[in-house]
Amino acid sequence: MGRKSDAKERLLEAALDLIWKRSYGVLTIDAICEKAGVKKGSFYYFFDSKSTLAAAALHESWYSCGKETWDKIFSASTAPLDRITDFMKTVYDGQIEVQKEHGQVLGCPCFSVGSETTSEDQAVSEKAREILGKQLRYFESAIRDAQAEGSSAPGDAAERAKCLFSLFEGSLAQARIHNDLTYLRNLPEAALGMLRVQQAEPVR
Amino acid sequence: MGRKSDAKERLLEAALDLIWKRSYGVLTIDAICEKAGVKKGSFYYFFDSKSTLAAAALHESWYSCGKETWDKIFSASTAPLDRITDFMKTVYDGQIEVQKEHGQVLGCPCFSVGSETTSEDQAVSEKAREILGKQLRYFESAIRDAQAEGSSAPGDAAERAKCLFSLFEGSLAQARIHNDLTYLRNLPEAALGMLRVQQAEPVR
DNA sequence: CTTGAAGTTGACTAAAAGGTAAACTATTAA
DNA sequence: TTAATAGTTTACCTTTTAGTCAACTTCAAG
Repeated sequence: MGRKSDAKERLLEAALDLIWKRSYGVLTIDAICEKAGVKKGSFYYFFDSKSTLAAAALHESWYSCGKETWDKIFSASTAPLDRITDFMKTVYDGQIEVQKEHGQVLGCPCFSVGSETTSEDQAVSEKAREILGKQLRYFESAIRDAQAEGSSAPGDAAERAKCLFSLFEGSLAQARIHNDLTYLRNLPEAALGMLRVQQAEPVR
Repeated sequence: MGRKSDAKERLLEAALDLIWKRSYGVLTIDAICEKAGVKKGSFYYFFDSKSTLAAAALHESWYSCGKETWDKIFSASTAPLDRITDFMKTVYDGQIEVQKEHGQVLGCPCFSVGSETTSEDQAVSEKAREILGKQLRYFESAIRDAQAEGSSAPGDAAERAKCLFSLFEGSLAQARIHNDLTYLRNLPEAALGMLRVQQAEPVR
C-alpha cells in the first residue's frame, strides 16, 4: 500500500559513492541529496542523520555485494593459499578498473571511514569495525586451513591474520594516497611470503 | 619591530592535535581558533585557509619533531635490522602512551590525513605524501644496508620498503580503528619475518 | 615620545548547513 | 470511490561557518 520509491536506495548508493571518492567528514546532507536526486525532506523521511545513512550504506554495500565476492574467493574448495593470492589479485584488478574509471585509486571505504570516524561518529565507526572484523575472519580461516595442510607455518592464526590484513589494508591505503597501483601489484607474493615462513623469534 | 606573538605556533599545534584526534574534514576554523585561544581575525592574519594551516602543521610536526626521532632510530651506527625493530618498538611504546593519555590509539596523522584528503585537498594531501615519502626512505636505506651485510634477503629494496611501510601503516591504522594495541605488539617480529626471508616467486 | 610595523579584537556579512512541517501526490485495499 | 498509507515537495527557520574590516594595542627604533 502507499506510494513506491527507490529514493532510499539512491540515497544509500550516493552516500557510499561520495564517502568512497571524497571522505565522510566532508560530506553534507545537501550534497548527498543532490547526487541522489532526492529532496532533503525525503532524506529525513528515510534517515534521521548523515551518520545513520552512512552506517546503512556501509552495511548495504557489504551484505548486498561485498560478502558475495569474498565468499566466492574464499571458497573452501579452493586451496587455502590460493584463496589468499586470488583475493589479492582480484583486489589489484579491481583497483585498476577503479583508477581507469575515476582517475584515482580509491581503496577500501570501510578502512578509510573507519580510521576517519574513530571515536567521532559511533554508528559509522562501529559499522566499519563490524565489516572489517568479518573480513578478517576470511583470512583467519584460510590461514588455519593452510596450516592444517602444512602449506603455512604454524603459529597463532588470528595473530597472523591480523598481520596479513594490516599489510593488505595498508597497501590499499598507500595506493590511494599516492594514486599508485604498484603498492598492490606484488601483494599476492608478499602475502605468500608472510605466510609460508616460520614466524621470527620475539626480538630481545 | 612590532608586537610579538606565539599565536601562529598555537594555531599550528591546535590544528595538528585536532587533526590527529578527530580528522581533517570535520575540522572547522572556529574549532581550531577556540582550541588555540586565538580569534578568527588573527587566524586570517597568519593563514589564508584551513588547508594552508593544516599543511603547515604537518610540515612543522615533521621538521621540528618527527624527523629528529627518525634520524636517531635509523642511525647508521645501529645494525640495519635493529633500526627497524627499534623503530617498531618505539612506535608501539609511543602509542601505549597515547592511549593512556587520550583514551584512544591515534596512529599516524600523515597517513590518516593523506588517505582522507586524496584528490580533495591539494595542499594537505601533497604535504602528507611528501612526509610519508621521506619516511619510506628510512626503511629503504635500512633494508639496503641489511642486504649489503647479508642480514636481509636480496630483492628490490624500494619495493620491499614499500611493503614493509604498508604493513607498518596498516597496523597503526588498524590499531586506531579498533583502539587495540595488539595490532602493534608483534610488529617488530613481523617486520623481521618480512625482511629476513627470501621473497616468494611471483604467483602464476 | 612619536611613528610605523606587527599583531589583536569584535562586530559584521553572506552563504551554507542542518532540520522541520504542512500541503501535496501516488498507490492500493476495501 | 474513498480512505489510509507511503512517499514527495516546497518553503521556511535556525545555527554554524567562512571570511572581511576598521579600530585598537603593543613594541621598539629613531
